[in-house]
Amino acid sequence: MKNDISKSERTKRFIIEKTAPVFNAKGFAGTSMNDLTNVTGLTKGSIYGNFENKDEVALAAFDYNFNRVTLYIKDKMIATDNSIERLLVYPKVYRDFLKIPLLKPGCPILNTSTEADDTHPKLKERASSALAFWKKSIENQVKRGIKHCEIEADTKPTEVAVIVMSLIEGAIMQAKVTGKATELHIAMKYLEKFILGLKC
Amino acid sequence: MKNDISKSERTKRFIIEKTAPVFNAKGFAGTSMNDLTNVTGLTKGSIYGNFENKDEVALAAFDYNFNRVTLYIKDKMIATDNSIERLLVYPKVYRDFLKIPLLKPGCPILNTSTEADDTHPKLKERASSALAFWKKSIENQVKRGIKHCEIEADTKPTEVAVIVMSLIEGAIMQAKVTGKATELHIAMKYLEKFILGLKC
DNA sequence: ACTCTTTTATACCGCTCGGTATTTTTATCT
DNA sequence: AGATAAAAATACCGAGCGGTATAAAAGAGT
Repeated sequence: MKNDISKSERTKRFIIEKTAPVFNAKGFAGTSMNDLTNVTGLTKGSIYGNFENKDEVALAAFDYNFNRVTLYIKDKMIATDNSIERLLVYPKVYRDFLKIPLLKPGCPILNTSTEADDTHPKLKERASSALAFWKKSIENQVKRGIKHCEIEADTKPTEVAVIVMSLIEGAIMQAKVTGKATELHIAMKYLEKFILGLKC
Repeated sequence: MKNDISKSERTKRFIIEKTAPVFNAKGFAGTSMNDLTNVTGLTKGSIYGNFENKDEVALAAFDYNFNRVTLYIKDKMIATDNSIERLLVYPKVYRDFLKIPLLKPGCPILNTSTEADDTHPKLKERASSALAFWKKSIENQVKRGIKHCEIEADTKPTEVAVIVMSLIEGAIMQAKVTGKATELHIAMKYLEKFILGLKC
């Protein structure tokens, strides 16, 4: 082999990278194979040579989209050791949601789950897992904060997670449909206050 | 005329009533003309005789869906005169979201906006208007509460509206994708506390 | 450089899509 | 009840859908 990574593996990644934003913006039903060939510059034969069908591309694209957002957040989180500070990354990032190119087409979980819940079981399952992962990660952050005496001991991790996620997702929806950041700013300011209220 | 209402008007309404749940569940791109003929029992010719195209049916269906939810809430609200009590209708209703047949396919605004924001300008506009209407209605309820000395005077109506809506929509998304009501209960319990905290 | 395998492009498949022209049926008015 | 207007059913259209068999091109191993 020339590289450690095979040609097919490279093309596969290339296809995912290029098509992921399209799936996130247009949804599964709204994205056609033609869209995929257009955005990649490849032919249908090439795509079907690397993926079994449209489903497989969509699932891989979702994983990619979710992973990108997760890494983006994680990267900002590990910059500090304080749990409150870490949780504050959420309002800080999502405040400027509309300005961050990566996030512009919207939250992958929100987009995918609202489309797939009644139509596409596999995608729904992915969205569900992603949501569970996110929830767990917030819960762990809270638990960590309690252990480090940064967060009040009687705080319920699950409750915090659900409230944080609800505020973020609900605000994103409003921002996307109005096209304005006002609602996002209001909700994220409140979220900030909420998180600061968890302090010991 | 036999009735005050013409045949075409009756069929139009019939088509809307029957197709509205399908559009809400499957989305615009996910719903085909075939779905519409199946669910109505009518033929394509009949539907196109009453609507210019699929767009027109979808727009009418959205209006119908949104109106149903609005009326459902409004009906419960006017039962009391107290503004706090009225706002508390939201957590009370959406707590059992998954159990209410009318709401089962999800919130029309949430479903429509996440699909249409990057694909269907007309539907996006409807969702946007619906959201603005809802927001205004919450704001007015808060203003009313302030005037009646039921809500603290320094409360910001817009902030309350955005937070209430975010919590509801975010929680619905989670409930729909997990299939469980746990998250909904947590978020709605918190919303209840939030609303009670507005009291004088 | 030659061979063999993998990957990409071409050409095509059956099917369903949204939409329409035309005929048949049904309301509506006198 | 009969004439006329309106609405619904039928049959069809071109286009685009997801998907595939096969040929051409490019990679990889010797």
